[in-house]
Amino acid sequence: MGHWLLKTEPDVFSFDDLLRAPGRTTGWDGVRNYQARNFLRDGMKKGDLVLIYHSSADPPAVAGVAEVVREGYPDPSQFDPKDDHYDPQSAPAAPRWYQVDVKAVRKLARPVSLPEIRQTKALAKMPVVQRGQRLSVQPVGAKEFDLIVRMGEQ
DNA sequence: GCCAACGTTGGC
DNA sequence: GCCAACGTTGGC
Repeated sequence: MGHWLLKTEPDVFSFDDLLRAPGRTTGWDGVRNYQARNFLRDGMKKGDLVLIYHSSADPPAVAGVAEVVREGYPDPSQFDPKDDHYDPQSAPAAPRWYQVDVKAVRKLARPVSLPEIRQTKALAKMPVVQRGQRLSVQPVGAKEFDLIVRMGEQ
């Protein structure tokens, strides 16, 4: 089973928003980076577990756990001229951008903050703590995933 | 194909 | 608000 981290700005869409969404599920749309797109389209599998990470928050932190309930399919927002993520260069016959559906599993008892992750030796190699790392979809090691969840359940 | 300019991300 | 890091664009 795969493990991932998805970034979101909580002002735009938070883990609580995911909990309130119909079926506690949402399409993870709007990702416009090719490396992240490849993970969404090719890497993420049904049943994979996901850390939902709040970026541009104070402090930035992992807020909860979700799971992939639908594998990669074309992101509809790329075809909607009224959407902020509209991409006029993407043709429906050859979609450029993909999304998955994720469902909330549970909110952590407490958020696990970026400074805390940074201070934890076993987590220091995670992409999210690397300087200048902007990728909004990142693979996570199983041990790292479990440790963060354990920290968040204390 | 190179690379300067520009835009975006995201921590601080 | 600043700015480092990085990706994309476009002139040549």
